[in-house]
Amino acid sequence: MESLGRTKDIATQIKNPDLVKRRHRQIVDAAVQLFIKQGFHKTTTRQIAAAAGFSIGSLYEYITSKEDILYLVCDAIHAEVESGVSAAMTRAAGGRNSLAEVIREYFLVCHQMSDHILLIYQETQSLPPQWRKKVLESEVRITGIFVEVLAHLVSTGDSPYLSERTIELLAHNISVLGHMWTFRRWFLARHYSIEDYIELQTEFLLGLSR
Amino acid sequence: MESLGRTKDIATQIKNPDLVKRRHRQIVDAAVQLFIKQGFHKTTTRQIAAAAGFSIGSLYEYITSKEDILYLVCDAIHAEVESGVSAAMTRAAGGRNSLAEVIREYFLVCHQMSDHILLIYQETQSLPPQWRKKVLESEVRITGIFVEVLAHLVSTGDSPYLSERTIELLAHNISVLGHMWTFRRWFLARHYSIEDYIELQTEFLLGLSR
DNA sequence: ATTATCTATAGATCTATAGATAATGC
DNA sequence: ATTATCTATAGATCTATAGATAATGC
Repeated sequence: MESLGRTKDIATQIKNPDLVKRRHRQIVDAAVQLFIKQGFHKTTTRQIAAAAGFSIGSLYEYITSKEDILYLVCDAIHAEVESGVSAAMTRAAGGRNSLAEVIREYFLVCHQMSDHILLIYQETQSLPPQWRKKVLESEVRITGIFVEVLAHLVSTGDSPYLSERTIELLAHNISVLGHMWTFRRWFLARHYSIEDYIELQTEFLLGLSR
Repeated sequence: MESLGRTKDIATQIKNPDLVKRRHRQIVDAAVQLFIKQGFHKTTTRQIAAAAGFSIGSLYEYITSKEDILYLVCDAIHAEVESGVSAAMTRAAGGRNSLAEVIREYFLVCHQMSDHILLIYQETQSLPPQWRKKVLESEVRITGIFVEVLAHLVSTGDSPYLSERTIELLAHNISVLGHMWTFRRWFLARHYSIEDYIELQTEFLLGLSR
């Protein structure tokens, strides 16, 4: 996973902003792996510092609490999902099959980032309120992309009329059925390949919109 | 929430099985509240003992590790969901609308047990492997109820033919869209009441099966 | 005698910081 | 001089158990 950490709002003692950005990226890259393997609470700040390649003292120059690290990690994961889906959307924009294409790309992103998405489901509640809020907003922003695609289809007549609330809910369903592959994969992968899964769920999701 | 703890497999020093059952129930009832409020890791065994009404020493006569408590809690939650859905199924059995009825009852159970279901999503990975496996099996068992309902509809001709794998996936979708109400409620409840949600999702889920 | 419960604490961490040291730029 | 990094540790927990005490039944 490429780390697209949009370093922001995290208090630090260090003056050089580029250095902060670089170190934050190191912290995220180290912490993601450890959190996936051990969970947030069982991972120690020392382990993170060691994996990132500097001392515990230095670590605390770039963050003020362990929860800061969790926020950096969640934010980086959402940034990557969002950029993947946005790219897919501009590529697919317009075509009659754009919905199916966007779903496909999104599900593939979920497939590749299974562990990361699972981590967000598990640890979001460990964030302090103000950051939990930001992480949940990212979730809404990603869902918003699907709202746009659906609204466009309806406006061009490529899909029959759907009310705003139906579109909204459908967009949430797309989001969550992508996530479902990550948190039920231990079961689903016994019966379906990711390609099977995409095909069946697309059929299902397109039921209402055509 | 009534605690239907099916006390089992937890090693204990105490001889009297009824006492063990009663104490386990006390432990579960105390721990559920604390875990929901603070999360598993931030809750201490002392808090659980105090809330259950006995000492930390006694607590450890009835369990061998803190993870035992988490397992008892997850198991009790699944037992309650399962019994709710089973009841709904026998009640609705047969009728042409049985699927809609079962979905409705299930979604209402999810609505009532939002916090509990959320807890399972967050903490299942904190369980030792053998118990995580049991908790995941409960998830499959609950999904299996929906498989039965769907298979029955197809067999009586009340629904057009659906392949076994389509039925299986549909059943998972029902499970997860119920859960979605719990983990996106912070957003969804702004736009939809639980009744709106049930109505729209039922329409959506019945798309393929009629 | 046996079973259940309690108090007190061993032993093991873990986060976060203070203060010392090294590196960089004027 | 200023900025970045490191070592060492304060201070605060937390799980799990050992050993003492109370309650129950023969």
